[in-house]
Amino acid sequence: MDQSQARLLTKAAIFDQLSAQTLDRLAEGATGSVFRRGNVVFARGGTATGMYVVVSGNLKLSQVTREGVEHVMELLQEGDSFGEAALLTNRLHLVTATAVTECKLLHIRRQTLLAELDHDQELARRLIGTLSDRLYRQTSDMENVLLLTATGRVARFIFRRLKDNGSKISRRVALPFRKCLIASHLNMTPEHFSRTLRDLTMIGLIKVQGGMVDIIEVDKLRDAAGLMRAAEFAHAAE
Amino acid sequence: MDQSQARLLTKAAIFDQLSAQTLDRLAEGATGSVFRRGNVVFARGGTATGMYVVVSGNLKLSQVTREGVEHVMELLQEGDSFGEAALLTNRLHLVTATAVTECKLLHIRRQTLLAELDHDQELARRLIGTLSDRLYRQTSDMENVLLLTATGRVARFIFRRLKDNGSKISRRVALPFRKCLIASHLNMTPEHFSRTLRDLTMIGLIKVQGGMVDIIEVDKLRDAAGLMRAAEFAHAAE
DNA sequence: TGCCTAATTTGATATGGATCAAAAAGCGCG
DNA sequence: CGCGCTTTTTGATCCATATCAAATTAGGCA
Repeated sequence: MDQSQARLLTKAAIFDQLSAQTLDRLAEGATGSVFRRGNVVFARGGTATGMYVVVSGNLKLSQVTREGVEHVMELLQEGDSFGEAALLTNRLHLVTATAVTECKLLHIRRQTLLAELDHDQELARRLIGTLSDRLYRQTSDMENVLLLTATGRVARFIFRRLKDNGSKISRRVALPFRKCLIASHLNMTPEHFSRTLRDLTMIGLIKVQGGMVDIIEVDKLRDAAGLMRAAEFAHAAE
Repeated sequence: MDQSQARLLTKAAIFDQLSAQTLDRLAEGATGSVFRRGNVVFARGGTATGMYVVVSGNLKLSQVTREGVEHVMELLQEGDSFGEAALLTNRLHLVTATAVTECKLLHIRRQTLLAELDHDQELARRLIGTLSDRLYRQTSDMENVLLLTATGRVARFIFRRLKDNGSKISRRVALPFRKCLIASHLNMTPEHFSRTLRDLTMIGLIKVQGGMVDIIEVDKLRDAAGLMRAAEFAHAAE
């Protein structure tokens, strides 16, 4: 069982390509578990007991106001990891993690991770890299929410998917989550998201069929996303 | 010179209490410099050459849309450090760092930091801690912007200042930056910020004199800030 | 000390996006 | 393959906050 868990760990970028010994030791302190749609993995305000790796399925990290308005901070897929920040600062969870489809997770206990961190320099470097990445990405998310209009956020979301897929050929991307989740993540209502998609279709930038989006005018979409051209700002488009 | 620089480094939480040797080696790869109000330390899109420690003065980290709208992501004071994320992910700066008052900075070269990271386990741990902290705080900022109304954001801003000062006695806090900078950081126009401050004054929660704010009704202010009580959620109020 | 410019406040108006209500489309499942 | 629940779309209205314009106040410095 540990054997296979060690292999599962490498799904996450953070643990990929670490030494077999390190992986084994981490796997020993890891527990696999399954959550069904709607199950809460941890809740805002709870103590952080460890970090998680998504083996399969989708989850959301979200916050809810006292009035009951929910905002999806992050949408997670296979290979993502989460829960590190609260773990390492030894503070309470700021977000609630909920399964949005059935999903399998690995939980790595706080102690296991901290101990291993002292053993393995490379793991420390990896963790530093992961945290920096997340910070960088979150800054970029912040930028989206604050500086772009709703249309821009939607356009950018679609555009990013196109790049992530590495599909230089295909101009079709799949929306990886239910639309209302994406809407919340983009800080807008489902209604507004729907209308925005319709508007982008009407001006001929995209075509939508269910959860599939065909990009008709890549350049114009990039424009709508407010992204600078490669020449201006090579990497930052992310 | 290096001697004094090593001492200056300890201003930053991230370097505080490290071994003298580590500090000396870091100081060797560090350069002090002075910026006048309005000077740009680094610009969005630029390559990250190292990280910075604020020895004195104030700076802002901001982003600007193509239309020229600026948003202040972060306001920095003595003892803060910045520039780590882009440095460690080896990507381009997402934000522009600008001096808002005359300020003294220490710049630690990329190579120096990376090399020292391999030497000193404790530094690695510290860096992990700092990054996690920043991530945690940024999540909290995100929450402010997304979940709170303008009044709530202002109330929370004032409330945080009160706690940071550790002033259990005094109910007076100083706004540490120009109001228009704070407004932008809270994602609102200067006009709206001004009106909000006036509204909070009118309902008797605070009193404003220039850059000074007296808090009249602490509990009601906390309420307006949308913060949960200690019993409900101890640490997360931050 | 008083001038000049930058910062803040006040007032009037405009708007992006939210909200509420209801119809239409998907979809799991017996 | 059709029933019932969930998700998405469409339509009508409303509100928080932005924008524009102008008056007032504060600060740096000659």
